Amino acid sequence: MNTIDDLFVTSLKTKGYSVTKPRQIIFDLLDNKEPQSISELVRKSKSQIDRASVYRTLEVFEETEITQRVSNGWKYKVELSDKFQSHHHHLTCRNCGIVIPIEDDKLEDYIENIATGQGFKIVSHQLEIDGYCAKCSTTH
Amino acid sequence: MNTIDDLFVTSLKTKGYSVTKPRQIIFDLLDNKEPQSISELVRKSKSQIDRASVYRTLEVFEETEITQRVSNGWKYKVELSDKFQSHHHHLTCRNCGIVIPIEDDKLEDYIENIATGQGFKIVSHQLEIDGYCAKCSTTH
DNA sequence: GTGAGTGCAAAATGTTTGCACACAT
DNA sequence: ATGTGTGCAAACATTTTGCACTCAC
Repeated sequence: MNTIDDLFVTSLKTKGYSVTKPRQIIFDLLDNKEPQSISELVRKSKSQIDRASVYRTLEVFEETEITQRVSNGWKYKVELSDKFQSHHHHLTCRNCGIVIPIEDDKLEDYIENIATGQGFKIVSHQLEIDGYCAKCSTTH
Repeated sequence: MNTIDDLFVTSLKTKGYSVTKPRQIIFDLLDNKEPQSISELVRKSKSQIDRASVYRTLEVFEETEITQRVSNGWKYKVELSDKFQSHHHHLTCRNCGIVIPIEDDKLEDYIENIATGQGFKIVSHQLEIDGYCAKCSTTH
């Protein structure tokens, strides 16, 4: 068992949840992938998992901080949390939908400083940017 | 007619939309208020406007950049766009719920630069921070 | 063995669409 | 006058819930 799976199992167990087949399947669908919508996950697991269980699984994943939600236009998507991949934000193209992850330590520090300057202690933050990617911006 | 209403009318007309009663009502519901969910707007206007028209109105408002969407926890809400109030982000306290607006030009520039560095053209961006405010952070 | 987790079916909620009528320009 | 915008009703999509059965521990 590698570190990632280990972390997955530990995250569930320390909060008293069991490791089940549906939970593993959903986790695998999310591992190393772009943020996905719930309906995408429902569709991909349709033959193996009931819709309701997908919703219930994601609820558990959020509580155990296995996943986090990401804004995407009017909807949101789900991805593995910062425990499983390094902290980042996204640029989303309004035209072709491509998602470009961005990682920038200086930005993180800057955000942190703004908050501490107000005596505010950050638990989490989310930055979502949308517009047009290099390819699509020529036509918009 | 004051400047705000003027801007509202102009925003619609320049894109070829008419100013109608339902659109004015929804606009008034949003003016000078905290971000609201669609269902709140539907409920508040129930006696005067059909659900479908609320959705259609918000679609038009978005296209004409009268409103913008704000993620609020895991849901979305609608507020008047930066044309009607100065661009800002929020620090939200998980304990007492206080919302501290933040405005920081250097931050905005920094975000802009990250995007342009990737050839990305920003249409909008959203930064939501949550944690504990100065008062509440002593107890957490 | 036992309680947590699941599938299934149905309900509740949220969003979109077609169409005939009403209203803004 | 005319074409956009609206209400209404129905379709469609998404999310939640109750219940009996199953599986992880």
